[in-house]
Amino acid sequence: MSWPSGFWTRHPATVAHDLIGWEVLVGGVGGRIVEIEAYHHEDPASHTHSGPTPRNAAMFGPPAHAYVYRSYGVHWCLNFVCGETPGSGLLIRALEPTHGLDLMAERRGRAELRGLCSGPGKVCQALAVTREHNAMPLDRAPFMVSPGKARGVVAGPRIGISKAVDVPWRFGEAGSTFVSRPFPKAS
DNA sequence: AGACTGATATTCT
DNA sequence: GAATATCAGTCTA
Repeated sequence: MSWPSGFWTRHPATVAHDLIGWEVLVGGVGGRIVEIEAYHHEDPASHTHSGPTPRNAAMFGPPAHAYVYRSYGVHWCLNFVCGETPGSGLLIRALEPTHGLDLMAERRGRAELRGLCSGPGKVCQALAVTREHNAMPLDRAPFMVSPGKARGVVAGPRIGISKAVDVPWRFGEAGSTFVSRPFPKAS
């Protein structure tokens, strides 16, 4: 597998936009990216805004690696490290399930496709992503990240934050029914 | 459908 | 002690 040269070393919002429609597999299980959020080092809403900590250390490591953290003490959330400078990354918020549907349904405890990966915590539960995956490279097993195509890309404000709420760095595939929440209607 | 609540790691004040 | 890049359950209507 190979990525376009310099793909990950650009502004996180640009990378997030381009990743919509790509395929993400962990241990052969996963689907197409239909929703992503970008977090920049100098963005007040980012975990990295106040510098490195034990938790966010992976975000200051090399691009094209994973950053996995515990959310609300309960869920895992999967991020891709990217950017021109250290400390930026992308939160994988939703997938359209394509591979390992039975396994995902079993891990999630429910079978409806629409609810399998429609949220960052759900994605990690369905793909069995945990702390063990933190700081792992995305170009080697168990990860597989391969280019794909989106029908169209829409953007909107990010979800669940209280700072920089108007920065439109949430990206999704136009018309997808697998997103965690609908995007603001265009026009 | 919408509002509220519990779970509870990590960071910041 | 308070807030948080969340989710599922349960209640009210």
